[in-house]
Amino acid sequence: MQSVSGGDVEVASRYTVRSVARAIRLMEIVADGPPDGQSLSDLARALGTSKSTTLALARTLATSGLLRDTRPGPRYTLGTALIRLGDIARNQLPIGSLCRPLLVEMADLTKMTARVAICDGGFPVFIERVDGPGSVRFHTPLGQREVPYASAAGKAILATMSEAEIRALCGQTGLQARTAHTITDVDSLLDNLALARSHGFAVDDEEDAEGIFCVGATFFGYDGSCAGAVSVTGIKGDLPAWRMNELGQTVRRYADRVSEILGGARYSDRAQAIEARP
Amino acid sequence: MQSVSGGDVEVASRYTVRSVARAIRLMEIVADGPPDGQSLSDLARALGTSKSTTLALARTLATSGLLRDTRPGPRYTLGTALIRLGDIARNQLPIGSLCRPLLVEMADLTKMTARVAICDGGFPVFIERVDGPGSVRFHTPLGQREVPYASAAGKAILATMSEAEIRALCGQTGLQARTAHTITDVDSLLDNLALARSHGFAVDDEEDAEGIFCVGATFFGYDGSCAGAVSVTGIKGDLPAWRMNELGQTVRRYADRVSEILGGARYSDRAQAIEARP
DNA sequence: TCATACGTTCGGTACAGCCGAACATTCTGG
DNA sequence: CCAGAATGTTCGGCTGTACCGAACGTATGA
Repeated sequence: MQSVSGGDVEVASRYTVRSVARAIRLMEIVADGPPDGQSLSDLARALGTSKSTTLALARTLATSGLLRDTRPGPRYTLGTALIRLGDIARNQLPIGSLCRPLLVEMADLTKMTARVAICDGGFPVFIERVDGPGSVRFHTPLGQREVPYASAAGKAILATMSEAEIRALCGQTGLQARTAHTITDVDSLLDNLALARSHGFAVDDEEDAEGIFCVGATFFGYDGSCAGAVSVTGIKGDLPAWRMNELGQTVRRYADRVSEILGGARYSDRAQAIEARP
Repeated sequence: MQSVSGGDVEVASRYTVRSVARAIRLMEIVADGPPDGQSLSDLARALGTSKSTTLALARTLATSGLLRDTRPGPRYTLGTALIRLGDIARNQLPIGSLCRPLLVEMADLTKMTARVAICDGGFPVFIERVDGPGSVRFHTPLGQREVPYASAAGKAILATMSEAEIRALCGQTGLQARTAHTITDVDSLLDNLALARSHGFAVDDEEDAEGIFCVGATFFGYDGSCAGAVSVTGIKGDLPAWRMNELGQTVRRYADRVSEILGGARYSDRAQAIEARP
């Protein structure tokens, strides 16, 4: 039962259901595959099961609309039921529904793509995106754990953590270079984060993708913990450097408004505690 | 194997996988439940399975991020993996990714909420939504089959069909009154659709929700069939009546641009064929 | 304090899921 | 136009797993 990717695939603990796990893997395979779909045989190969089994799984998913049988044509793509579930999932995350109006405002004001991420164990997971006018040139997937060290939202979140926590997290993930500008050295990253702390916002200066920059700022939940971050994304050349600070303040202000809605403290009130970190 | 809701639940054809079908139902139950989640016992009751079985299913879904275990608290909500899958699903629908820039433009220009629906057997399924500035006051779910007769997108789609087809579809669904303005009589609906045909766009005048109006127009695929519709949604009082026609033309124009992108004919070129319907 | 709810673990068994083989069906290239 | 390969589909039968119920541990409220 080996897999191409050599992962931990098929970890059949007693307390999980194998066929369901397989069905989920099937959806992931379809999701990661080409946008125009894959044939049943392809799926069977990728999943490592017989065609008949794969067919049964795919059929079951398709009758609920989770998969879409685009016949004729390559075959299976993700179905519209997932659009529904994803939409509801975003509304079930309290932050998602609360933030949308603010994101719209922010995207409109800055003419950039505005996003919110929640903090998932130190990793940013973007859960909502609002494109600004003319700014739909990015590939900004939702719902994925992103790397913390190479995005504005991620670095804003990191900046609220202690040095020890930051080192631990970076130890886990490593600091992969994604562009020539990515910070790949922990000490440089810590310096960068100190700067972010003092400014109240973090900047990703082409560190995740060439030619793209982001500005992000954190917000806090009612319990005082870092709940997530808002950020805007744009093309480097579109913004003169001297406006960067102004943009940062804007993003900072929106993050504070999110904090207020969540019942958390504004950044400036938390600044002392955060600055005082070792 | 009876179920509380007495539906067609558990239609165990030989060629589908029972546990997977149950897991999907479980997600639907969580989706339709309260936004702050449900307990395991609740889910077991709703699903009609034992707690241990339900736990195994929920665990399997949770380890993949499809469900989220919000402990402490009521318990299960939909997970962020569904946000990811939903996002990818929208991109795998060719129309979704193609339309987003146009929707952003349309929302920005009209200051209203812009949406695209694909045509799924005569029913509109909204797959993308872009809120305009200040227009985030609506509850506009994505990914669901909506009723065709009480929405602008739905009526725009209906308007491309023959009288016989329309009557058949309305026979299936019936014409439920959703507000005092809903058209509940087939002949009135046909008159209304004739009007829409001649204008090139359809209007929902508080027929789906009190105080809300929509304007929608269809676009066509490369094969000449109706592929879906774009629409904008706003508050009735915000728009003076005399600007309705102008707004309709705007929406019509955007729909034509979608047609062009899809390689389909513009509405005006299809008008003859559509007008000539019995 | 007890009582009731909840979540979790575990054994045993019926049956559902799985595979492989065999059958249609469509595609490919000679 | 036909051979050959690849695809999607059906079916029989064995295996093993998904399921239930019972028992346990734990939180909540009277």
